[in-house]
Amino acid sequence: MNQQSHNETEHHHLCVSRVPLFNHLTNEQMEHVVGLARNVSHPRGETIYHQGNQSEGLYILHKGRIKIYRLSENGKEQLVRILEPGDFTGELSLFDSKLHDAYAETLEAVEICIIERDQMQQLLQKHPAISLKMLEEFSVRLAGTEQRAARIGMESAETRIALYLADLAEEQQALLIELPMSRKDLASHIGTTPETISRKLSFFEESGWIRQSGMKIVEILDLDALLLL
Amino acid sequence: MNQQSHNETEHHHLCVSRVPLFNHLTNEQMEHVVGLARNVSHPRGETIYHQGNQSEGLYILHKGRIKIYRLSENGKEQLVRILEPGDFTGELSLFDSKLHDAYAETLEAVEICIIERDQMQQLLQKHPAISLKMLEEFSVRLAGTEQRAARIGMESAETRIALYLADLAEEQQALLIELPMSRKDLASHIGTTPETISRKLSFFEESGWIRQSGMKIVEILDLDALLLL
DNA sequence: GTTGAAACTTGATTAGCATCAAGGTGATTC
DNA sequence: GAATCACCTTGATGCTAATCAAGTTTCAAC
Repeated sequence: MNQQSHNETEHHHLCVSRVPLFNHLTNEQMEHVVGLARNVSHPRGETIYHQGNQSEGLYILHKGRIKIYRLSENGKEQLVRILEPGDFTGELSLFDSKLHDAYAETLEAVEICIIERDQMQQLLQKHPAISLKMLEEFSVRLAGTEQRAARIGMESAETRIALYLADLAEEQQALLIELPMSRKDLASHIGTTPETISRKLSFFEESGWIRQSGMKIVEILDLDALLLL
Repeated sequence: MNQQSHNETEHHHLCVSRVPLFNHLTNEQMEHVVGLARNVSHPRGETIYHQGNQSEGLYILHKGRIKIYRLSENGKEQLVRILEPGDFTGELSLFDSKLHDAYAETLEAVEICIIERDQMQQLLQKHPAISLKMLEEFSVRLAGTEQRAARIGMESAETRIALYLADLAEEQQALLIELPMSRKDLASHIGTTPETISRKLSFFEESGWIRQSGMKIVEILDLDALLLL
């Protein structure tokens, strides 16, 4: 499964030079980090780690996309987030339990680097700037997750879907947006079902607030209407 | 509102020496941190900061309890967490937007210390150990929030309440547990209403799985039954 | 202690949405 | 390019839990 590719050394560099966590370091420091990283590729649709697994360390993505999801007590899947190139994961088990608290599955063929727990801990000790970057990343993620929890708990499915579209528009700085995931994944992310997403999007379209093209493209025609649901 | 009490210098020490974030420092280092902290007290039922406010820095609680809550888009309140002595808050605005993304309201008379944003940033630069502690705290909190979001989205209200009781039992290492908040706050925390909490707890009691004494005390009689909802 | 205001409980009603089911569309694989 | 599979849409039904309302208990302040 894990196709090690130690021959392609240049890939190691991408994991460091392209990634916000490290790209502020001096060349010398980057070289050191590069030396610690182990390169791994995975084909599409593969599970990189399982909930409950021992963590291998910090996973840094530099090509492809990965979805992180949890299994709830009764076995239902919830999508936590999607990693884009430059993002990292596995951080919780760096500090906390050593055990992964979620699943990571590739959405496309991916290339990642892994830095082992102990070595990452040393890096954080030596380079406070890395810690600060990571704290920043955590604080953004925490704020986002808290907001998501609040929305799932307090808003109707309809409103959640509308707000999700609005968020995407803001993120992509456009009114013609591309949904980054399937209905199924989106449903599990915002706490509803694929059927409800389908219906509500149809309803938004009938109301003249959006226009759907294909399955992933949505054009927002009346953002205000969506926001006052 | 902010009753400054610069005369009670000994309180500053408690904010540092008692708090996990700092209690691993040498005496000398602690003295330095103490010098940066500003002491503030608030009576019960007061709002320490508002969503959207400029952040004053990091707030460290050393006496009393504080609830952190958000207001969702349509104005409903969701309780994010409750701070106990030794906990800190305001950290998101340290790194992210400088603006608070939640409200902080005292549940009892509290005493807190505030360390300003810039000085806290310097501390984190100088003492990687503090950063690591904070990263650890963040990772625990992030995992907890993700789990909460997943539960609210995927489990029934009944299951959520049962799981909450189980979590409390684990946390308090006892089957005779004390609910740390009102029905209203609990409801907003787990994404339901006070009425539903009332009904479900009654149902659990009728089923012989718990026993309620007063409004805050719950004795768990059959944990397994609760967990297989 | 008394009083007033929250907080809580219980009941009746209803709306929103999950679920189940079946048919259609699109995409990946050989 | 055909076949297969997963994904998506639309419909019918039922249930969970929100809402509204009225009565009760608890708590806090004076």
